[in-house]
Amino acid sequence: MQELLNHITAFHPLSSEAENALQDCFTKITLAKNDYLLNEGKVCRHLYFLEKGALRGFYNLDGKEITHWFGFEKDFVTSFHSFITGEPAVENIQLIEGCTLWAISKETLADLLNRYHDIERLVRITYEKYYIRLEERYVNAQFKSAKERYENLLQETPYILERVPLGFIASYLGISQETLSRTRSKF
Amino acid sequence: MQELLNHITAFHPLSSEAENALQDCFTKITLAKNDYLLNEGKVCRHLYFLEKGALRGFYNLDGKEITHWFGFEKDFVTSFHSFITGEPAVENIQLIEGCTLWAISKETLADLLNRYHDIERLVRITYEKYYIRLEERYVNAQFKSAKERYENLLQETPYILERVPLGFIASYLGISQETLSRTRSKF
DNA sequence: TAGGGTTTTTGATAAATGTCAAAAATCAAT
DNA sequence: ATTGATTTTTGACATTTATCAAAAACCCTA
Repeated sequence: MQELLNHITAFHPLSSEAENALQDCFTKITLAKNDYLLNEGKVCRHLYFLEKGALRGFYNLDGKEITHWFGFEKDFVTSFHSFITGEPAVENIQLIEGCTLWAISKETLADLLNRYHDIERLVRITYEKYYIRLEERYVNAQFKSAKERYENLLQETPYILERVPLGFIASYLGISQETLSRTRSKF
Repeated sequence: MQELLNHITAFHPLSSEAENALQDCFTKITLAKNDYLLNEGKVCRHLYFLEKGALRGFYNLDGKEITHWFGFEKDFVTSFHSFITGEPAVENIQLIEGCTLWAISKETLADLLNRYHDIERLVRITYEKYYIRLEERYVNAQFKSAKERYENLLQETPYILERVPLGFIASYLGISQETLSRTRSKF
């Protein structure tokens, strides 16, 4: 829990009341490798803070699993589309390693947001951060070659390569596993 | 201005004080086709609401202009990365049609956010909407073929095809103009 | 409506990436 | 260490998309 508070207050200070309220609202969850945090078709009613471990979001397309994001330490994770709209999730969230997570339900969060302008601000700022991070990934995906995307990954987030099977990374980069293997061998 | 207020209050009601304050903080701007709202290298200090017209965000890559987003009526536009971080913009924003815009500076917005929890919420919710919209575009960009991306555009946002030159659309879709032309002729 | 510029299309070819199948390497559990 | 399963690499070939050049179509504006 201290991890969560440290992480949060590092980029936006909270009043001590808000901080206390926040603490009371998160529930600790521990899950094992390969467990699912979310199955497609279900509505994702929680937001999670990932304290320790690694996981992935993926969906099924023509019988293949397409991993489109990873979560690591200090990430907030959820199926944002489902969480925000209340519609069934298109994606699955599955653990790549055993994880320690802190969960908060949408209702509980809404209540916190009502009570504390502080926390509303925190969430707004978090969305800003996540927005520009996604924007960067978007430009990467759309306008760079497979080789460039791999190089970028190597440069920006090399830890992904160390902790995640190649197959997941290939689909994360939007290329076939074979192409990734060949690209990689040229370094 | 009424457009802006209608748009905003349609997805989140505001107290009348907040609404009044908001009105006072936006400045009307009118620009002509081909004018620039932002040049790369400059810090983007404003957020704009696009009341009427169309524009595009693009950056230069190896002497080519890569259009990566469009703005139309009722969109909030800015160089989000620059606006949020305060760093110089990598992109340009140029008008595709003459536009009517409402501008608010980052400082003025910050002040509004401090004074009205309401408005902070509004912004938070707007980021949520924009986040999931971008997420959808991301999945499209990364995991679909040129043909599929074109079909998707045809389906979801056909008005783009009617108002924007083909060259801009091609780079928006991440494909060459020739491929777009060929894809299109097969319908 | 004629001319000049711009945008779009078409053709030929090259480069990048995908697909399928099999071999090689790695890993995990005995 | 050995076996069996999983993951990664390699090879041959097909497909998609890019690139370059030129022709055709489409505006503007006088």
